[in-house]
Formats: sequence, structure tokens, C-alpha cells
Amino acid sequence: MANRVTLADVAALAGVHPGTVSRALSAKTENQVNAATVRKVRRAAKQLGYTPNAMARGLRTRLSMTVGVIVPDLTNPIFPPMVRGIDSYLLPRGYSALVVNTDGSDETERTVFESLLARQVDGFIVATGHTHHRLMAEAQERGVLVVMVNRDAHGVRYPAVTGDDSLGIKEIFAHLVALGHSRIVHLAGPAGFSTSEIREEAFRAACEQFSVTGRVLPTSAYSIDAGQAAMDILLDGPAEGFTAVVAGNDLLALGAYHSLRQHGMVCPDDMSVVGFNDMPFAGDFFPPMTTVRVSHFDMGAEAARLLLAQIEAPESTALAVRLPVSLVVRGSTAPAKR
Amino acid sequence: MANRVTLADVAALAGVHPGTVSRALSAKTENQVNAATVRKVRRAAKQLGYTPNAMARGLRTRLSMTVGVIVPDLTNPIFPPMVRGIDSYLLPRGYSALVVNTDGSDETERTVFESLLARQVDGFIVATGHTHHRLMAEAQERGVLVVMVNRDAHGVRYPAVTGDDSLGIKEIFAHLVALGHSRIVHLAGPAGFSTSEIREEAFRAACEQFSVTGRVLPTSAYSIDAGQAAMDILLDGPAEGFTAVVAGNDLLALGAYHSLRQHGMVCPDDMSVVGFNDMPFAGDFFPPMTTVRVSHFDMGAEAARLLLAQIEAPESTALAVRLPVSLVVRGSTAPAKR
DNA sequence: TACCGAATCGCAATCGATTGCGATAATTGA
DNA sequence: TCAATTATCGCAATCGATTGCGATTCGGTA
Repeated sequence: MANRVTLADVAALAGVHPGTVSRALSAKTENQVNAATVRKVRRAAKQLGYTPNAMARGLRTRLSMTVGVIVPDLTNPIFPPMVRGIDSYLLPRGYSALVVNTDGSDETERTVFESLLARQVDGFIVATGHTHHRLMAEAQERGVLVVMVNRDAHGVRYPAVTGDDSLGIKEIFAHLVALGHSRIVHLAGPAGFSTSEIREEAFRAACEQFSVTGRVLPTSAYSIDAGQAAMDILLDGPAEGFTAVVAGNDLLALGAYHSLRQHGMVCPDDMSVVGFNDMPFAGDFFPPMTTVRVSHFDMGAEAARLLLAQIEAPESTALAVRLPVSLVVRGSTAPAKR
Repeated sequence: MANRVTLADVAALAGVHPGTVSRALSAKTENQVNAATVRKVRRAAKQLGYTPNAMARGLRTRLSMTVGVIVPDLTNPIFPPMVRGIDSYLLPRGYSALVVNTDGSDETERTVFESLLARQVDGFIVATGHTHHRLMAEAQERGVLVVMVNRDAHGVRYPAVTGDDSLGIKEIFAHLVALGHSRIVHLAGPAGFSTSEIREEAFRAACEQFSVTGRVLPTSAYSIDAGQAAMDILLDGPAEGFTAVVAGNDLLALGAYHSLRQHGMVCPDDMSVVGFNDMPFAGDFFPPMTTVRVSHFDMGAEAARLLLAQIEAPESTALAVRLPVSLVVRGSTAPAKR
């Protein structure tokens, strides 16, 4: 490949020592060299089209200016905005993100984790957290810098940035009971994730608080198919008078759509459905989905901010950030039929 | 961060020279060292939890085992599958992808391009091509390895992998005329992209071939808003008896949906709409979108394959790959009203 | 027994940038 | 005018792995 201009080349052209060139070109050390020579070096560098070799620099400084981002699956629509949020904070600061998928497999997660470590990433942003996360525990023991995003993990002291899930569920309930719903089912996310636990817990609490009859249906994954399967179970059984479903996320809600359609029911006339996340295009589904908006872009940006803070001051306190949420009412919720 | 085990540590434990450890651990040079020592070294490496330092290796070998992927905007739903396709080929071969967005700006494209070069990427996969692409021309001159994906560029001899757009348009027409449509408008993608040019050209040819009356409406971008704006122009003007629109891509089609709704028209009863790409969730829109499927996953995988081929044999011929497409008929097309 | 080629493995240079240390030159202060 | 700073900048080690070259060892052959 191209780019074969080294420090030494610039030094030769400028008639100075490579070390001086290095100092002249770095903002932090620029004051250690005469202003005139700085100009001379700058000119030589520009003339030759010099770009520093990141690997050589990284080898010496022990910093790759790279962070690893571990997501379950980039094709889940909540992640691209999150990745862009991460980039929005990282790139202006000279960092790059290496994004890898795990497809929910602990084994591939471990593999990619190690391979990112070998690439000397300066830290991780992981969106694959689950409640008892061995890898994260080990990482902490090894002194690896990590920020959890979207999901949290128990037992590790890593900073985490999440949405205010409890508040989101509460707002859903306020909306739903105002619409007259009194029997509500919850398509709970798969076990082992903090998001699932918190939302289900909030669901139960809200049932109590608003005195509605609740039922929770477990799902096997945060996916359309899993949502459909869980909803099928409800719809295939005896009607129990439920008029609304709050899904663990938008994908599950979409699965509920499918199941309803398959059972000849129409949303929201026969059944109101609420999602969670307000993923891209949620407003273009049929019907447009009522859901809870969380800014995954902000989530990513905030996670990146926390990680860089850790990198620059490793002993800084590991705080947790909870992002605001807001209910966005669209067409998948309607007054309960009497 | 963690991982402070070096070759020298392993060598010390195994009682051999670092060079020997290096050879023992690499598949290519393993045969240069005694089988017994290989075992001894392997054991020592495992015991210490040794992982090679990718930066040190890269510095010496001039290979970062990293490729740069340049996309306009990762939140455009066609790109995540493409990135996953790229990863699916790259990761098993020890490569990683650095994905960056340009937001359609030539300037930021240049910036990220340079910064990826500084990171010593071994090559690029670029999805931001346009017909007269200065940066790509320069890259070629500099000897940078590139594979174009989705879009092609004129005047550069880089391999490109695209969908068979012409065939896709032709299939759309076959479907539409079978439905009785004889006046069709084309929401053409923005000027300057090979996809726009090819699809528009194919549209005109198909009009000829199927003897339908066509009209092409230019758009300013491949976005929902641009699609809506273009469609507004048609719908705000005098009715001309058009009964179907073939959009340059799914986003434009979605914009057409919005415009139709705004004008009190319903798709497909009042107007059939066809998209292009079959992006994720296209079947969940309202109405479910009839569109042309292109496997962006395959597209990415194929691009990665071509790039690695170039890397390993830089003088190999730069062929172009055209991927098959297929029409998927859903709910946004219906027989033309008389 | 002497010699030869092959199999192993150590030595040291190298990739390109950073940085502590020290030398030299320029400047300040008395 | 001279000593004491201070500003500049060169020197060389260093980061960790790879690899051409040469040295040593060993089995085999004449």
C-alpha cells in the first residue's frame, strides 16, 4: 500500500533530527522546539505528505487510540444509532471504534474480546451484558477498561449507561389505563438481561400501582419470532379478556403484530400493543407503533464519554448514567373495547 | 490495560530464544522448529496466557490485518447487513473491519480515508462511490487497494460488486404491466451515483420495451424526506393518470407512502409503489412493500473476498461482480384502476 | 573415521515513532 | 564580563514481534 513517508524522511528534508520532528508535530511537545523549526518541519511534513504510522506510535505509547465495541447483532436497528453516537464522541478525539457482533453467543463473545485485546484496544464498550457475566468479571480482574451500555451486569463495578426503563413502563401504564385498559400482558424479554428484569419488575409494580390485572409471558429472545411465539401462546389459549400488551422491546411488539394478524385480530382495535426503544421506522409499521423512545445515539455518545474518561483517569469513579425516556403515542394503542 | 505478556516472557519460560517462539507459534514457520520445542513453547504460551501484540507484529510485517469500510450512513438499513457480510468473511481470516460514516460529505470522506490510512489499513471497501470520484482516482494513483460495493465509480479500475439493477427494474415492469399499469413514474435517485443512473436508464428502456408512458422525478437524496418531496411535486400538480411509482430505493418509496397519505390517497388502491433493496422491515411497513431484493450480506461478503484476493495478490485482475436480484411482491402493488 | 547436508535454533537488525537524558547554544541577571 | 539559567535539539534506548543469516548439532554415508 501507499504511504511510505516516515519521520526520518521529514527529518532529512527539514535538516533536523527525527526526534525533533516528532516533538514539532505533536501539540503537547511543540513548545519544546523553536517556533521557526516547527514551521520548517511542518512545511517539510506537508510537502512530503507525511502521516504518522499509527502502529509504530501505538507500539511505543502503548495506546492504540482504538476502542472495541461489542454488540449482539448490528442488524438490530437500535445498534446503528448507538454506534453512530459512539463515533460522534470518539472520532473528533482521534479514536476509532472496532465493532464486532456476538450473535448472542458467549463463546464468540469471548473470542472477539480476546482478538480485540490482541489488537491493543484501549477499552471496551459492551452492549451484550447479561446479569451474571463471567467474561466481564474476568475482564475487571485483568484490569480491562469497560463501559456497559444499554444493559448492565451484576457484580462488576463498570460504569453503565442505560435508559430509564422503570419510568418508561410507568408512562406506558399511565397511557394505557387512561385508555381504559385493565387487563394487560407483558411480553417479557429473555431471562438473564438487566433490561428484561427491570422492565418486568416495573411491569409488576405498575400493575400494583394502577391496580390492573397483569400476566407476564416469557420470551426466548429479543426477536420478532420470539415475540410472535409468545403471543401465539396467549392467543391460542382461552381468551382471558386481555386488551393490551406491553412488549419488552419493539421487535417483540412486531412479533405480536404478526401473531395478531395470523389470528385474524387487528391492532389496535382488538388489542393494543406497546413497544420499547422506538427503533428506527417504528412509525412506519402497521400500525405505527406506540413505544418508548430512548436515544440510542445519546446512549452511545455517553458511553464513549465515560470510557475516554476512564482511559484518561483510570482511577476515576465509575458512575452509572440513566438516560431519560419518553412515551411516543402512535397508532398501535386505542381505547379498550368494553 | 491488561495483557503484558510478551514473546520474551514465553521464551524465558520455555528456555528458548524469542525468535524460536515466534516461529513455533506461527503456522507457516512451525515446520522450522523441532516438534518437541513447539510443544514446549505452546505450553509455555498457554500457561502465561500469551497473545501476540498486533501493533508490534503489524509494524514489522507492514500488515495491520485491518480493512477500512466507508459507508455513507450506518443507520441506513441496507448497511448493517452489508457490514455483517463483510465481517463474515473477514473475521475467520484474522481480519477486522473499521467502519466509518461520511454522511454524504466528500470532505469527511477524505478525512476518514486519511485517518484510516494512518492506521495502516490493508485496504478499503467503499460504499460511498459516485460517478466522478476524485478521492478514488487519487487512491488508485497512490496504489491503495479498494473494492467498491453497491455503487460503482467511473474512471477507476477498482473491482466493484453491485446488484443487477437493470434486471430488477425489468422484473418490476413485468409485474406492473401484468397488473395493468401503463403510466408509471420513476422516483430517480440523486444524480451522480451509478445506482441512480443505471436504474433510471433501465426505467427508460423498460418504458420503451413495455410501451408504457414514463415520467422521471429527480430526488435530492436517497432518503424518506427526498422521496416525499419528489412525490409531493407529482401529487400537487395536475393528475396525469399515473397509477404506479417505481422508487430508486426503499427509502424513497417510504417517502412516497408518506406523500400519498398526506394527500389522502391510499396505497396500493390509488397508487402502486415499488421500492428497491428490500431493506430490513420492508415487509412490516404499511402497506408491506413490494420491492426488489438484493442480498446486501452477500454483497459485503463478496466485496471482502475480492479485497483479500487483492491483498494477497495485488496484481490479480480486478473483476466486477454482479449479484442476482429478485422481485418480492407484497402489498404495495395492486391492479391498476380503470 | 571423516565428511556432508539437513534440521534446529540463536543472533541481531528491523519496522517507525516516542522520550529521558544530556550537550550545546542562547539568554538573563548581577 | 562572567556565571547561571533556560531554550533547543541531538542521541540512543525502547516498544514487541519477525526474519535473514549463520552457527551448531545430528544422522547418514562413503
